[in-house]
Amino acid sequence: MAVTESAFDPTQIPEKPTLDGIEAEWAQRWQDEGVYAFNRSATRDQVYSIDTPPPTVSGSLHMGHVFSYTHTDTIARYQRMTGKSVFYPMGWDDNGLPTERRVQNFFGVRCDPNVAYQPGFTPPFRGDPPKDHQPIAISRPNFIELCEELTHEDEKIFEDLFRRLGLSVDWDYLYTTIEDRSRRVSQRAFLRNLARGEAYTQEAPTLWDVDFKTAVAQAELEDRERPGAYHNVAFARSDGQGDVVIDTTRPVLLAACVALVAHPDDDRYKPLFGKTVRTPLYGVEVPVLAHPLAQIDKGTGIAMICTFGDLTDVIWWRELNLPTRAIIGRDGRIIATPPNGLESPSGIAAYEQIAGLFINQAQTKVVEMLRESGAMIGEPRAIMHPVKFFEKGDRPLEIVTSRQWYIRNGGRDTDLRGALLNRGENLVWHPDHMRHRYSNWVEGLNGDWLISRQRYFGVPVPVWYPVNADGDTVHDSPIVPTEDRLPIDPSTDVPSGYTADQRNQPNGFIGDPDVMDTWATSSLSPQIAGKWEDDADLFGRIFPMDLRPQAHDIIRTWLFSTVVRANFEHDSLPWKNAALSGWILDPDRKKMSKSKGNVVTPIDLFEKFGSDAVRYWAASARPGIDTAFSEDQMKVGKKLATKLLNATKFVLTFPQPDVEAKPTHPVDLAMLARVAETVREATIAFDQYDYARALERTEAMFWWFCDDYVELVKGRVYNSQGADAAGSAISALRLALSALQRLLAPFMPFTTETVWRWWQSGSVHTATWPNTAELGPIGDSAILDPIGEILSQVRRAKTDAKTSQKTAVTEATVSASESVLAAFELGRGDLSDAGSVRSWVTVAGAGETTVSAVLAPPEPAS
RNA sequence: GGGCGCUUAGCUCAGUUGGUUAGAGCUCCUCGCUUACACCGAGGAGGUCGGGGGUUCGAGUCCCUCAGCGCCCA
Repeated sequence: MAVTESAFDPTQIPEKPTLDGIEAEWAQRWQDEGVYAFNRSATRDQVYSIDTPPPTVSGSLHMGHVFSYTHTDTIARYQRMTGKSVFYPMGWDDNGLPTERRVQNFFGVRCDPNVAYQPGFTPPFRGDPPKDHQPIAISRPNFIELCEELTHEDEKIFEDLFRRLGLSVDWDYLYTTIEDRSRRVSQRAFLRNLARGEAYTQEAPTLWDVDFKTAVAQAELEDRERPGAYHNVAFARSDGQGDVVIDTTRPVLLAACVALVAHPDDDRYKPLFGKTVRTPLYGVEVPVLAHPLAQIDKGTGIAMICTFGDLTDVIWWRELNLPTRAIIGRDGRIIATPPNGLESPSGIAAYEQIAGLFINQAQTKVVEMLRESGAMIGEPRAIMHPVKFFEKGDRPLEIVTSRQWYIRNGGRDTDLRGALLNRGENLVWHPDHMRHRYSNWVEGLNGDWLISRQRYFGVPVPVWYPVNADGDTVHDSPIVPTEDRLPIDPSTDVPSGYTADQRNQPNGFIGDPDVMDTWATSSLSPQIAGKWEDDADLFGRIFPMDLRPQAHDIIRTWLFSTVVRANFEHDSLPWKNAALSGWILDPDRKKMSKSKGNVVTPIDLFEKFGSDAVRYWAASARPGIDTAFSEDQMKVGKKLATKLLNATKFVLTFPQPDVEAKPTHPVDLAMLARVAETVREATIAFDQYDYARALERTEAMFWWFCDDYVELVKGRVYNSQGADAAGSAISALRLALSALQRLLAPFMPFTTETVWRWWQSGSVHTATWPNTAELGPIGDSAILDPIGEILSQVRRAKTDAKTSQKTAVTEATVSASESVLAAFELGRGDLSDAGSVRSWVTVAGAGETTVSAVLAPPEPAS
């Protein structure tokens, strides 16, 4: 029995109880008492483990965090009260571009893996370097050290906010995504993928951001509508039989053209297949080919294939075995030297006109040259069309050929895709329809997961390559470290069997210069949080985890990539359940945005309404549903908290008459039946992850308890009907209150803890979740509605007479059915007290229940 | 173009295998300082459940269709 009443001292209850300032007090006591400490002696079946999303520390916490983390916390608290040892860690995401930029701007440094590590390095600035300051290049290990220094302050602020919100996190299991342990996990998992053939390196056309100068994965793309223009361009047939006119939005790529393509069934172009044409301006001879991806009804029905204008070009290039004529460099400029095949003097002269220009400048130049040459047919026709962007980028992506690392994800392998789809099927989704987002994404993959990034800050790809006697890098046989060396940085660490002076030398080695995509590390959050391999005992107790809570916009990235890694490494799902939270919307239903300037910070709301009230607002939202920000809901939450305070104070005014006292009165037993029903409903709802329903049922019960039941029996507890009748009511009140406080504990941890400790020992948050058995024998709740209806009608009579509710009724006549009258008799004494009714007359009949009341004259003012 | 979700009172939302006069809170109106609570209580007003069609004894709930809003993916 985890619920034990402490020796109750009524003087412990303040005369005017308040909720002001309770957050800081309880947060400290919970920490001191270890209320949320994970009990790692618990076996897997006794553990409930949560794969918490690590917030990005370079931003700030906003209402969206408060919203979704509250949802998870209610589940964690429920599970803890059912007796589970809850593994609820927190992580900070400090690996990635946003942190990299902040470190640069704060310290006036930049990360350069070619620089040697400098122990005890002091940055030139700590905040606000002057505008003309040139960033100092420092090694990656030094950069990571500065990152940890900078994020430390923010992490403290985040932690304080989450504590103030009342998250029942065990802070002893805190992790960050750039710390040694995370880098070790990330690199170890990668090396195992490599050893099993799940990771591979390949030189291939890759989507490339020219500003960030890095490759970008499919999951990070987005389409944006951009203005463009179709240009009709004439290609001269090599056989002199006239021109072929193509349609293109990117005449700038004419120099990269390797073929023309039309649909195999297109009668207009069938005679041309196998023949050649010459590119305008450059005079390069290219074949006319057939491929089913060419669209008959688009433009002139024949297109030029360039290396590379878009992803369709890549498919054509691959499937038609075409040569490569790259003209776009990684810096977004036209490459200085003409591509292979462009050899005629006039062609070279034309190319020199655009060499070195940015793409849009070159496009203008090419159009101008086409006009002059007469190859432009008519004027460009403006259109809007979707263009691929890096989701964080400002310029359209280009496609360049480069060597990259990939992890297989089913994008090129039907069997693996089927296995991953099957994983999604076996995951329990909350709400269920979110599973479609997953299957849509997996079914639409068109390539493996590109994990290498040409950035400097991040978790390095942990391999080196041999350099042969000619000084060439041998990419086919990477040198890998043993796992006990991890984490390593190939830019500073030396592979075993080599010496440092062999770096970048013939017959020596070279470090892989790239880092891994942040998702390649984040996808291992269960392994990082659970200390995979570093603490196998712990990991065995928490994995696979029970719950992944996250936002629905990162199903394709975080959720999917985590499934991929667990599938390879553990041949299992990483968790049993995934709970997808919705967005916070402005009251006008638009997605909340900082730019609108109306964003309130969480801390202001905590101070204005109290944390429990803010949590109440969050927990009122159905799982996965976008929800309007509403201070009104917080006011309601605050009202509920205040009510709980006062109702508890009232009930505890009446000490338990004696230990053996049990509810016996039919009205009391009926009330307990309703509480039992609420316990059942709330438990079922929580087991289905529907915290909002659990709250709604509990809240409705609690208000009925206060407004109706307490008012009904108030006279009896003041001894109007004798000691036994009072004892029944008092013990029933206390049984119900105990259950209600615990039912509300997941939602209002601060208020419930306050009132619980007035009369119980220990924390409400480690108390047993209420069950129906503890309520003892229960009665027939059906008698409550008729009794309530009669009381309501008595009250209405007083309201209609515009008189006080304490006005006495000299005689009340109840006309009702036999069954209603039977209920009335059971509640007669309480109704007399609650309605100040001096005498009753009953009339049995068939129709509706009606009560007519004769009111006593108002008391003369004294 | 494909997929998913949403549309119920002025506002925010419940409504769980179709079942009696569709519920709650907020807002609004009236009344009441009744010894747990004025950070309160009592009572009341307010909806042809987005439109149309169908199945059924019976539809907010199931089916079809149209419209609007939102998100995801091409």
